[in-house]
Amino acid sequence: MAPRSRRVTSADVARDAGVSRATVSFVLNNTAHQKITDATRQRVLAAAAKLGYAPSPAARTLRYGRSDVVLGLLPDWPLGHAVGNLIQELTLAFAKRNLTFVVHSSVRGARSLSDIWKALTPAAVLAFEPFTDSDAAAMRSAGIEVIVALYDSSGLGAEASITSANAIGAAQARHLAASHRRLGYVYPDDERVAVFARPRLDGVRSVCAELGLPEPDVRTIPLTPDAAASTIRTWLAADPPVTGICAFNDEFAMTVLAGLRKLGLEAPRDMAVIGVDDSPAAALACPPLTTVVEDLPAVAELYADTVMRALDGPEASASPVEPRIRLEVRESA
Amino acid sequence: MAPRSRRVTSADVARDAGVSRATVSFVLNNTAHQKITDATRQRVLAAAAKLGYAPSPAARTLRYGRSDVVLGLLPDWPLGHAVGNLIQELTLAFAKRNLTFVVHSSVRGARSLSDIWKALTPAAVLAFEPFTDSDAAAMRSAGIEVIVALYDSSGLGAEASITSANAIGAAQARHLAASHRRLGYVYPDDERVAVFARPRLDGVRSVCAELGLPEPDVRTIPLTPDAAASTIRTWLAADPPVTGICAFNDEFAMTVLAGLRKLGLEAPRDMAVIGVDDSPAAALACPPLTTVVEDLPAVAELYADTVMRALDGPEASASPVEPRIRLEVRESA
DNA sequence: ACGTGTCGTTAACACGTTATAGTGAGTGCC
DNA sequence: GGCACTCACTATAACGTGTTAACGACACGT
Repeated sequence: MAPRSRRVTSADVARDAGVSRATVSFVLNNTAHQKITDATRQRVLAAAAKLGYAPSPAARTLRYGRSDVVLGLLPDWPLGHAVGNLIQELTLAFAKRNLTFVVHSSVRGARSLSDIWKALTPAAVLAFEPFTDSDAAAMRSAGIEVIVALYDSSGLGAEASITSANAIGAAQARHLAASHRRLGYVYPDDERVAVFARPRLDGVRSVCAELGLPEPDVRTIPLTPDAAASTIRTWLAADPPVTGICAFNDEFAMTVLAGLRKLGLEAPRDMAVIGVDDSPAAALACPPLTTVVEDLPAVAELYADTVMRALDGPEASASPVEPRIRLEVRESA
Repeated sequence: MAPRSRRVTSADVARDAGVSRATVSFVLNNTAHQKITDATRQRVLAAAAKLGYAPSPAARTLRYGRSDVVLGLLPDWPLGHAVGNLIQELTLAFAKRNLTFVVHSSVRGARSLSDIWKALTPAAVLAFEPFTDSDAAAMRSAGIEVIVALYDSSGLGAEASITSANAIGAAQARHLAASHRRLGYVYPDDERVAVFARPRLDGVRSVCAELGLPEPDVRTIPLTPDAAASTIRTWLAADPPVTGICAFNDEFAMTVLAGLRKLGLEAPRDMAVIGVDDSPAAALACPPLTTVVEDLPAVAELYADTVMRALDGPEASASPVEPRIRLEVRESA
């Protein structure tokens, strides 16, 4: 246990190598227009390695006025499998671009938003929900270059939003419409996920209109089999009966499956159900759940590119790439 | 769109308020032993608010030599519901202590470990897996004060490890032992989660020994119903048959349930299954899954306290608090 | 010998903050 | 008036980095 190990600075390396701090900096950063003798270069490199020198990111950030950190702001709703995967893909995508992606969960009751980015000096902030105007203004005046709100209806994230979220609902509806004349939608009972839920529902709606089907029957239910059962009864009693169900995600889809079992019914014979996310549990449900899954690596690349463009300069405009949607067809629909 | 908005510094505030930079600092930090006239204090506050001043965290960190950021290093295995919750609880726990908890997913192929903490100057690093000696040494020489490896078998995290992880397996075994004479264990097929799996299995083993039951029958299976089915056949054919199954987590437990369905068998009549995590899908499985769930807020508090103690000074020793384990009894066992 | 370059290196500054030492004005005391 | 002392504030030194301008040494051409 080192008592309170002092930091190794570039001055230490310089002293050890018998050169000045500037020379150390030139060597370690490979400054282009600076000639350094091979002998001293090796001496500096050896000293740095010996002492285990690592430049202070704080000093570096202070000097450059910008760090290479991209801060991802997670909303406070429960983080499932999908978000976990997206985080990993984003980390990978930003790493490819020499940026460090870091995530903060903005759970309610924790530090205020300003405290968070005040503690980090990120180069960019990436969020799932739109910022308030004052927050956005504050960030800009704090020198944070980019503010991208995913799934926001305005600003940089807009094009990304429309493509992916609507397409998910659309894919659900198209698959069900092949064999069902009336569709239902399970809307989440947590208003906080509306940023995702609304566009997905819109996708279902527009496909119904396009194919000449009646409006989808939208119900908001909690994650309990009993609630699902009573909703299912209503659906089947309608005229014409609602037999194809698009769920907001796999959890709500599995709730419908549980409701069906409770009523002694069976999917897809009595009612077809389709989810979103392809969570690990989806393949293990009974019956195995048909689900829609986004190409997360592609989505991550899209966001990373958007951030890079904004960092390099505001003049380059976005080139919206349609993220690919895949249908994992199992037995429930 | 501001072209490239310059940062607002304390010098700007000072100029606007007609005082020196030092005075601004005194006012904004409420320096105790410094008397400031109420008039000037208000003037400074007003100027800061007007200009939207936010101190530069980089400069602050450089000055203090330590930031208020705690970096959580996530392993590269798939992040499920449990990890998501733990992150939220940790964020909350650290926020209570005026620390900013931030997470980086160390996905394979991304930046190397050194690049990550080099980019952040965290006050402490919290990881699920033990560090290599060279990494640990490098961090210390970079001035990072605390390095806590959760679930590590040595060092600061040790006491936390034993308590929680072993207790989970023990709780599973105790519940099953009430009505089953021979237990089986579903070990994950992903070696990366061994840090969790091993202690849990140890908990099951020690309870079996304590109660005079034979050694648990450990099997490693992938997350496919077919694999589970063939393992189930072997278990039931054994003499005496293995009828109580502890699974590494809910997903593996649900795989066993799926295997049972495939064989036309039923839980808990033919075989009892118990999982870990109480993921949302557990309550929706058929039959609803009995599962062990940790008191995540308590665990988060424990870790936060450990970090705080290490930050305040290395002399204070740990006071291990046994995190509470709860059994969510449903129908599968 | 003397300007003219090039080469390798270094002194010095700036980034924005906090803390320590100090400064000038005012006040009380003898 | 001189001294001590508080008061409200300011000048300045770090923290560790990257970079610009300068500088000595040396070679070269005339």
